Amino acid sequence: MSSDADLHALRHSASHIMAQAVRKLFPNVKLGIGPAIEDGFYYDFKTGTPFTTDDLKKIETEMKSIIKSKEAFERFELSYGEAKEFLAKQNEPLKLELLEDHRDETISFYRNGDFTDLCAGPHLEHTGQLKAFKLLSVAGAYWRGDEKNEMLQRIYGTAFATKDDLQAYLTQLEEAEKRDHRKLGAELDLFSIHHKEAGPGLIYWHPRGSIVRRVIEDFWKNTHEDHGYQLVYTPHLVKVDMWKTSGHYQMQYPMYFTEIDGDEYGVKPMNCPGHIMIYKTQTRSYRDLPIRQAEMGTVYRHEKSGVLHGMLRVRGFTQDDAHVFCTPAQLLDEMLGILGLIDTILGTFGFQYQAYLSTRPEKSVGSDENWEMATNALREALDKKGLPYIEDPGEGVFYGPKIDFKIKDAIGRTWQLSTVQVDFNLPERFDMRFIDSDGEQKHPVMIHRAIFGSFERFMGILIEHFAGAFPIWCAPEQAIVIPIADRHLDYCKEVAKKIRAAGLRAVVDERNEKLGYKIRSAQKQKIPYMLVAGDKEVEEGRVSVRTRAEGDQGAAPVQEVIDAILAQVREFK
RNA sequence: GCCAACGUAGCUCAGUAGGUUAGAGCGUAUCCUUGGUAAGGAUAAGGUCACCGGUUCGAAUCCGGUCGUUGGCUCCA
Repeated sequence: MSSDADLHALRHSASHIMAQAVRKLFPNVKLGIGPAIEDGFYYDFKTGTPFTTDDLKKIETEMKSIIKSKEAFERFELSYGEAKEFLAKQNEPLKLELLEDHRDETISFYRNGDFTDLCAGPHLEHTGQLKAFKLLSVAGAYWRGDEKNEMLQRIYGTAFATKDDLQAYLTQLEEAEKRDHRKLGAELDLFSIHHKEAGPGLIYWHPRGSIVRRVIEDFWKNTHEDHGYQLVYTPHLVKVDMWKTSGHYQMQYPMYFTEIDGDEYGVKPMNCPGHIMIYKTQTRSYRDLPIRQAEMGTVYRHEKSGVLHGMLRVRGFTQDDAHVFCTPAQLLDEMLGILGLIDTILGTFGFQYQAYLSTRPEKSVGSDENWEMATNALREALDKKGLPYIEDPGEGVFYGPKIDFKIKDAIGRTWQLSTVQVDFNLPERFDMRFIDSDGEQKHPVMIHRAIFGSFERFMGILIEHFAGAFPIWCAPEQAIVIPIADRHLDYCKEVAKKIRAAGLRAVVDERNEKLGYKIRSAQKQKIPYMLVAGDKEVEEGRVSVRTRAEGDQGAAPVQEVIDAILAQVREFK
């Protein structure tokens, strides 16, 4: 029954009812727009004094009384002229502005009780059908989404068909809050940000977070070398001449600049020009191609202060970047290779993903033939891999088509992660060449690609996805050895030493506390294996095994436990 | 960058009609305790109440500014 369309109508009606309530409580507000959105609805208002949280409660109460009176939603139509007159009379300047986009159309309105709004619909039959809603937050929003326009006050709310659905949604919000990587990052001692002393948007990786990162980096490097990539390093500081050649300087890319010996330098916001420098050190033959260069390149971008968010949106971050330089004829094979690599790496973390193909935008560089050739190669690669994809027409970058990948995390949120972009622009700007089999000099095709996007962002996503309980293979500590009393400490140290000798990560809880306390503490740290040793275990050369997920598993010989953990690590469990 | 809310110990939070030495829990340190699967006990240390300025006899509390955080908007090659 409650299809997407029904839910949409429900929420849209909720936004009308909210606007009606706001109108009643604050007669001077002017109406902006009020659509249904993915998780609810909002309405924008022009008002002299911003709304407060207390106002939300009052508005909710008012809404409930409108719902109680079961006002019917009635549709009626006016000509453009009549509509204009009507809205002028209502004194709704913003609505009048919207009307201008519909000059040659019949204009539809919806009326319920004393409230009438310019609206395409559809709506509920009457206000009494809104059973479950909640107002969530107040925010500023530019009129018509343009930062040059004035800022309106937006109220967000959500509505569902049933109270249970609403409650489930609110519970999910709470669950997301519990998993917040900023909270878990501090609790699990993974990273910190020192906004005041060291600057916002810059991440400090603690020892425990660094282990996770290092293990993933090693995996990433090995996998790339297996796939024919060469690892490189390039400088962070580059003279602006290079950013002028790349075009970033002219387009005022948000970079950091400094002056050295009278020359202007920029901190790199991306790695591609560096890789191009390496390419250009030799005359390349078609026989040398494809060249695949990979770098975990740390870049800095001057992001606006308001967009910074934990590890997910920062000013300094490390891209798992790579560039492939190839001939047009090699493009398909290279794309196939990249799609396979993405599948391997994302699959290791257990992520399902969805591909999106973005085609040529209105403003673009490059010839028609190139765009067609590249777009076809991307399509063909996706088809050959049997990868279903959604096409985003016109959403490509100005320099070439791209494929993006979005993953779904443990609580159903989607994150844009990997991206693969064909580039016709930079090879020309940097005059990159190779000598083809016909003896002619040609520009290679360049592919930019990142799988995690950035380590910082990926780490943030991983923390939230796993709720801090990292898979055994990349967990900061794989095992903690817990003595029951002080006299078992030496034995526990021996056990930890053996585990480490096997290439695993283990620590000993040496604190003078009871077993229950240490278990609780290890459990909170989400350590996969807790190995307990008392008199019995010492005597038998065993440890009692407790896993963070399954609890007490009983005693086992130390070597057996080590083998079991090793087996899981090998399988990236 | 824009709109709004917020900023008290390492963490989570009390504390305002402006009035001596600003509180609690967790965590930390020391001592007692040597305990068998999610918190044993005692004592102690720890705060320029974000910062700067103003109002006042007196400011954590009121006002202004700055910085930062949060939720949005814009942006996100």
